[in-house]
Amino acid sequence: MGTPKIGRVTTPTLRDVALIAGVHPATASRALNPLTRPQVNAETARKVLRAAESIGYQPNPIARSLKTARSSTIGLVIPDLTNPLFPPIVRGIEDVLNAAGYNAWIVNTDNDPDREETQIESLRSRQVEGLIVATARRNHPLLVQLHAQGVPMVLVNRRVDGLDLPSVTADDDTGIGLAVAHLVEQGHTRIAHLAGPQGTSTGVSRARAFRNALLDHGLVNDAALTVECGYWSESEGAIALRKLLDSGTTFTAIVAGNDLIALGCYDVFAERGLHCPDDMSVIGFNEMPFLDKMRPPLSTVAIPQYDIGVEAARLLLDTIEEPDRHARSILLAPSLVVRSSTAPPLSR
Amino acid sequence: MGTPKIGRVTTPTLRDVALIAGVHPATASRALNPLTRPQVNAETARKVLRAAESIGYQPNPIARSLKTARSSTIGLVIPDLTNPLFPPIVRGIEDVLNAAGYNAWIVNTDNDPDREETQIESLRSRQVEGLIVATARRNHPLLVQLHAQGVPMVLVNRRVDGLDLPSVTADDDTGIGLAVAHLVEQGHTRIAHLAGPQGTSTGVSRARAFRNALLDHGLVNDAALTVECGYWSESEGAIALRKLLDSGTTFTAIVAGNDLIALGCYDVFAERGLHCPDDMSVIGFNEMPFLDKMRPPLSTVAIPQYDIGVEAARLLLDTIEEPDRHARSILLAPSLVVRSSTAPPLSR
DNA sequence: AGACAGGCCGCAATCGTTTGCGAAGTCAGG
DNA sequence: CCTGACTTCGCAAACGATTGCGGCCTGTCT
Repeated sequence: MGTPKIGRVTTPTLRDVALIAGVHPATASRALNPLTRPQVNAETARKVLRAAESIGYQPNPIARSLKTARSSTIGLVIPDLTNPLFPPIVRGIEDVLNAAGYNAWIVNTDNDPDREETQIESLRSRQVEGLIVATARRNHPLLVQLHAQGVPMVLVNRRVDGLDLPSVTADDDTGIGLAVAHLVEQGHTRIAHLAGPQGTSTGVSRARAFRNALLDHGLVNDAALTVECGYWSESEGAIALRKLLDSGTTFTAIVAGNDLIALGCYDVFAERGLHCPDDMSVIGFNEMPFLDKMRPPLSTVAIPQYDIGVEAARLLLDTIEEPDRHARSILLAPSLVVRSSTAPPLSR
Repeated sequence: MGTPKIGRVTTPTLRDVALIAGVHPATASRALNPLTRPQVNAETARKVLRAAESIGYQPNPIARSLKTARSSTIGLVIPDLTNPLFPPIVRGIEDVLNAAGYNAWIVNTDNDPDREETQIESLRSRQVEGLIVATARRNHPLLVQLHAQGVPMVLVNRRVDGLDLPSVTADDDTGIGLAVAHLVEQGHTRIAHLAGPQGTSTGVSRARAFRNALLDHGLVNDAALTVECGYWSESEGAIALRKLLDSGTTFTAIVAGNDLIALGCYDVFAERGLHCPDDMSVIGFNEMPFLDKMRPPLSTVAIPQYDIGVEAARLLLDTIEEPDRHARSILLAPSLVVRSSTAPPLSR
């Protein structure tokens, strides 16, 4: 009896339990499920439970999924696990999901839309009950299509234009505001922005926040002082900064779209013999690990990464339970972390 | 016809394909599977393929798994995704697995044996066909039990005592040898080792390699100069170094069990007003990301992380195909990366 | 005593696919 | 024309769980 699992061993099935308890498998099923347990006599339920216990019965999630078209699994779509921003978010997601009896299937897309599509297709065919997506671009046909099909879904760190999807993101406005305020407080007046890709909502919202913050402090918004990075990476940050430096505009501080972009600046500083923070201040965004040990330790705006994960998971669970509930989006408050990459500009 | 997936939409099933092609589902199944396709007439096969194409049929992996007791999925057991060592390994694993038509289920154990057990149980009930395990301790009853049950399994970065399991690890002997040789070359004679936990094979093999390397260079092996860290982390590295410093033994260089432990030393340097590398050299192991931007940039021994992943995945696929093949283990060659955390000791 | 309600539980279908078995049909050889 | 060997395909039984439906039994009311 029982069925082979991987390896050479056999696992007990519901039939085995029923046989031992002397009942029909249907009854065993009902006894085992707390929601249907009232339908069976307390005494027989006990017998079934005991039988299940005695042979270490574990329900087969595959058979269950096939029958119920549910899977207690959600899909987690990450652009790149290598980016240290994501692991803590994943951790937050898993913690609340596990507590609710769900599991997460993590997939990497490598920022490749094709790969993303096949990965998501594969998730769906495995009956995932919802998606947490960290790869959203502002214009994202695949996601709007999925949404139109009623796939429960929440976005993290990103939004999609014109689509009312639940999302949880850091509050870029106040985050960038904090960064800019910090720099002007130190006396900087010509501040550059190395913006994230404008194809991502986060890239534009931080860029917009940057412009607004400048205005708030009565600084002119010189368009030449913000340049867009092709991607949220060190190398693209370096490229953008080189471009900016080569353009001849002067500035004494940089607000980077995120920490990786800021770290890319470090490479350029080394190339060009610039000293940070004396010649140039730079501040990042996200508070990824190890920034305190950088040369120099990078000032940044910290976001509650773990909490982003837990909020996202909660939102998704809500959405699964009440599919027609109006989309809520959550903004999490960032905070400033001042280290040594920012300092007053050298008085000439 | 068809069956609801997540959301409000319906996916075509094999029956739909069969209906359109005018054949029995069994025939459709055979036509779709390249291995059984020869059993059906070429012409009907074509019809079936065309029908499947026309409605975008995708086989339901759940139903398939239920029937075949296979899943084209393997489980990936990671102690902590937050450790930057793992993402590149994961990437390597996924790349070869995907190419072979497999998917990977990643689970985090948080270094918690209980959590590990339930996670692995959950993987097995989902019919994973094999396990890649990065959490192995030298004494690991769960793994020996799984192995006894014939679960295909390969270890990465770790081994289990007395168990002949396929594994892929860095060559700790030559890696540590490289590190020690480098320090000796710079004139260090009293070198300390902040060893990884001796409950992990990697911890002991690096510690042993350290002792051997000392002897190779004619240095005395002062047992007081190696202290064990409770875990492979920054904080444990810091604790160990404090202990060592407080013990009063003198030394001018540290070989850390891995990069995180080495970075933990940085914190202690700051506390105690030690300057690295002038007062103290330190070298890590693993070449995790961003080391070049640390203060000071950390010398380390680099291991081919991505390749570790691909070798592990290949080994597992081999094991799945030929379960009784003798276990092979792969040692990957490390290389020295000299940066600025190592320098000749200050002549008094 | 008969009727009816309700509690418990078994029957059997179902989810979508795979696969052993055997039924047709075709063809060639004797 | 019969036999045997092949193709080609359909039938139906799985895989393990869930669930609508209905049957039996007990107990209560009239």
